[in-house]
Amino acid sequence: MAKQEDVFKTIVSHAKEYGFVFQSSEIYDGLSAVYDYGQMGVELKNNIKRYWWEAMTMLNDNIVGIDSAIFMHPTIWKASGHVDAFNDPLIDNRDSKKRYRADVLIEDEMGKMEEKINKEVAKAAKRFGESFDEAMFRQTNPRVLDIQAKIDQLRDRFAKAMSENDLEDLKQIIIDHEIVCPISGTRNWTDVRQFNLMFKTEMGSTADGAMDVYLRPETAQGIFVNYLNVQKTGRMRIPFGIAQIGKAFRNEIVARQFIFRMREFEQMEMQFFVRPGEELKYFDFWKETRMKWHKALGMGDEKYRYHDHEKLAHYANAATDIEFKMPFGFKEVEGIHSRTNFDLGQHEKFSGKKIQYFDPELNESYTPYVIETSIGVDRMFLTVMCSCYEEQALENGDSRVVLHFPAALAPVKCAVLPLLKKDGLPEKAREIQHKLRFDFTCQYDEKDSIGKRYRRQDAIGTPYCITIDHQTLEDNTVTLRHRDSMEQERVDVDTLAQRLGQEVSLNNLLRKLL
RNA sequence: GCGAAAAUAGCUCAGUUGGUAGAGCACGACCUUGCCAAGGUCGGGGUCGCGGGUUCGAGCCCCGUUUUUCGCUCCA
Repeated sequence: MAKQEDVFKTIVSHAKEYGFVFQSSEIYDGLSAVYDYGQMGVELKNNIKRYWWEAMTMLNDNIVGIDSAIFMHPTIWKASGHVDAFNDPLIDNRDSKKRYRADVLIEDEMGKMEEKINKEVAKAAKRFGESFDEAMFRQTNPRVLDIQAKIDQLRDRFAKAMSENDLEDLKQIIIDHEIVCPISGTRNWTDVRQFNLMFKTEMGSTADGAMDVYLRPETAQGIFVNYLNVQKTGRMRIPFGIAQIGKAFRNEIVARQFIFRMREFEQMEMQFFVRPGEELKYFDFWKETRMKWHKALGMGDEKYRYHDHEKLAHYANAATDIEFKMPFGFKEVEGIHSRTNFDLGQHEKFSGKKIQYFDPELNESYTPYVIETSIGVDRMFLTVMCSCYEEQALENGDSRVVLHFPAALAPVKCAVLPLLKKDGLPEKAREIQHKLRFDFTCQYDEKDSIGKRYRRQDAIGTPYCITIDHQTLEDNTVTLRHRDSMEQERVDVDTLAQRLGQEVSLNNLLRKLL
């Protein structure tokens, strides 16, 4: 395991060294859990997105794409449950290092105080032969009355602090009532903090009373609120899907493991709308279809597995993850959820608009059920980096670092290299490069020895190197060097573009999906 | 968020009891070579993460802070 973590570190520094991923704001000491994609990274990421987008929208008659805004009406997040679900005041005990919900601690304390009263009252009831309620009603024991007064006071203060979101007073309550950690038994508390997973900002001039808006924590809601628009204008018939790629933002308490968990990240989501009762059939269909998409990349079938959820979210009636074997263990890359009609139903309720589909075959209207496939672009990027990275020992005792990207995903498809920096070879190489650049991302390099240049291309995963030598000037052929095998072959310049086109085309991947 | 460790050139690191900031690789120019990280000459590049403090003097000692890593914790 320690060894695998070293591998991960090596991959992270390789990613930086060759312009795949940089830390955000690095010259200002960086910004925690935010990363930028560099000149190589953006190409790889775009290719991953294109593979997904075309697999969804081009290979399926009944899936169309949209691109919704990051800002949305704040009520959407009330409807989706995001506002309420993540508003808990949290407090840590420094000794036990356990985290608690501050409101729960205080409620427990009130419960304990009530128990004390109940004990006293029960004792009195027994002594006077009364029922518990009678004893409670007639209670004059000053000790009991004192506790009761304290409870009432605490309840008021607690309710006020909660409604006013007064985190300082919540902590003060815990201090005043000498509430201890159930584990360590100490009162060594941190401040109370509120963790709302959503980033909040203001829209409009503050003078006019600005509206609180959130950066979306998922792209899904942008699809749900556009369901009617797309269904009507696209004359979509159920079952059909809407796909979207876009940024989402979550204010994670702990964000780590490089680009695996970031505060700003990108999702590729497809919501598939189906007839009620048919959702599990389509859940199984998409579970299988999505796994096929991953495996078509040829990075090793054994690196993938399903993880079925046993505990389901409030909106789901089936859920599974596709996990990928990262150097730090199997991790979720994609989630497939049967979301029922929860989201559309909530938006009907909160917007007051009818979000229904008239099914001509059934001759009835219903709120469609939804199967969601949701994949993290950045996590997908990481799986590709991790599974393609190899430090390879060569026969001659040397070693090289190769990124074995599927050719269609490679940031640079080919490098054009004059064997010598003289005798007209650079000019001929430029000529060839200018022809290829219309169809392929293409690098030109004449610096250093040819071997060194091959290694440089290996390190960024370029599948093909084209070397121009003296023979090229005579018979118009070049050396085509293959990244993985390091083998070379002689190819006519006129057939080069066609040949490369076959090898690096995204269609090679897409065809495997049908 | 808690705890621990780390931060010196693009990268990997050295830097003595506190006394003028270094190496290898990489990078740039030129020469030489010519199909898998060759050689030579010259050159550019560092307010030692940042802010305080102690000291005649701090890369080194002390405090704070930021970032990263690891372990907890958290993760519709």
